[in-house]
Amino acid sequence: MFNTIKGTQDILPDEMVKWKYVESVSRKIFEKYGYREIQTPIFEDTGLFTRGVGEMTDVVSKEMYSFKDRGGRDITLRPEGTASVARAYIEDNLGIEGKVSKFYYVGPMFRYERPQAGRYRQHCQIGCEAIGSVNPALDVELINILLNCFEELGLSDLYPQLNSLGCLECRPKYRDILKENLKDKKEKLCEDCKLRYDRNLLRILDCKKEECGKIILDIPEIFNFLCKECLEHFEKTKYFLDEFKIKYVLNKRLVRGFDYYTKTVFEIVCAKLGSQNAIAGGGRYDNLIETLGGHKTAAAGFSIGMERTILALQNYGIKFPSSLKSKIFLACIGEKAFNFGIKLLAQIRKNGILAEIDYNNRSLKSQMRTANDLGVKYAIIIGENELAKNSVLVRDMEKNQQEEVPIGNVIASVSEAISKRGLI
RNA sequence: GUGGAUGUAGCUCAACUGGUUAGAGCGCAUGGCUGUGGCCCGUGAGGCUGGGGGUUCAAGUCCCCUCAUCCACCCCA
Repeated sequence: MFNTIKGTQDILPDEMVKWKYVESVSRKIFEKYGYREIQTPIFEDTGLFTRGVGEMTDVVSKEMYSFKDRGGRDITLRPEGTASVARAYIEDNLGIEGKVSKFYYVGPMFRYERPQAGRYRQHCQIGCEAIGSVNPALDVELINILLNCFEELGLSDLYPQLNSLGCLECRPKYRDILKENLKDKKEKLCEDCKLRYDRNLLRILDCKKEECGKIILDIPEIFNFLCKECLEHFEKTKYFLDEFKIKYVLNKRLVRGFDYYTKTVFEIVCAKLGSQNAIAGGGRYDNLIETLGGHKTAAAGFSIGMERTILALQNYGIKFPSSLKSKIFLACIGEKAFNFGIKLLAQIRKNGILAEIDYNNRSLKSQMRTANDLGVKYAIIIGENELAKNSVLVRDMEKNQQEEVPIGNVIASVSEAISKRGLI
């Protein structure tokens, strides 16, 4: 017996219906905003991520699925989508001077983490990237798309958390100040934060431990140290959000785990999800393209977690549209009848009607039970008697009535009945 | 990676302090007179009790290891 690898899962047909729903709603909205789909490979040169996402980040330093292929190349299963899109943007020359290029992607990401509800080693992300402008309106457009998606899916009371991380100019300065401030308090920090002090200083702001929370309270906020450009960008972002009447929450502790983020970062959390509660996140990355070898190009993007979104929808009790159901079931009695029925079935399907048949020569009673379970509107019953008379029985399952219909008229009468009831 | 909980039929769960062929509900299959669904009733299939080792006359039950899931941390979607 084989099983799925830890942290991976089969998406069974019932579950797949939900995926398709979330995917199609998102796609529709992304395209409305002018984003076009791009598909990049699932594995890339490891360097793309160490360079793009940042060597010191947790994701890169301890969560990547990396290996050497048979040609000795260093390969990594992508842990996130932005770096690949940026790579494609540069490699395929997708930028047009003075214009914003908009892309969206759907696909699996891989991270070697300890699995938990809402956290898997292979999970699906669906995200947007807008490359080619520093305009804060773009940051707000992305947030707006997210909210549109969730609203359309039925999650209307979600709001984004917002922060600014500054740029390569002002963030290092703030980091120095932070470091200076924490220097003599370092020993009082929790074990994790002691490590973060050297590795990933800003994350200390995000620590949930009480002991650290107290210390963080006295530390100057990043807002006071943003450079003129970043501050202006931040103010304008908030201005646009207000103009769009988008409710948001400032979260000065919001620090994202990838190094490429600059200025705006945002995240949408769902209160009904436990600790893995971020269903979408993103921000601006004005230096990534340049870092990866392109021209300096400002950009921003976000990503939605498919599994978490579906969990959220379920926890809110939101109904998913049901998949298409068969309208007709062919119940055949005996081999002769089946041989005829299978041909009739093909014709019915050719006429665009979903239909099913029993393949196992079961009793009529069993077949009728199946017809009932499938919830079909009509059952067509075919037996020796009917064949002898060149007719079949068409049974209306809801009305509990059946009538004999000449074989030649079956398709017409059935499709008429079905279209009359608006069932196609 | 750290800490904790759990693991019995397809699903949800039961089996007193270790003690016969491990049960129930739902679901599934089938039958209730010759060829008719839903309700009801009968019957049946389906478990090496996650896996491996140990203690014992005897292990679903106790011990160890392992795997998986869940929860929190960490991190993120």
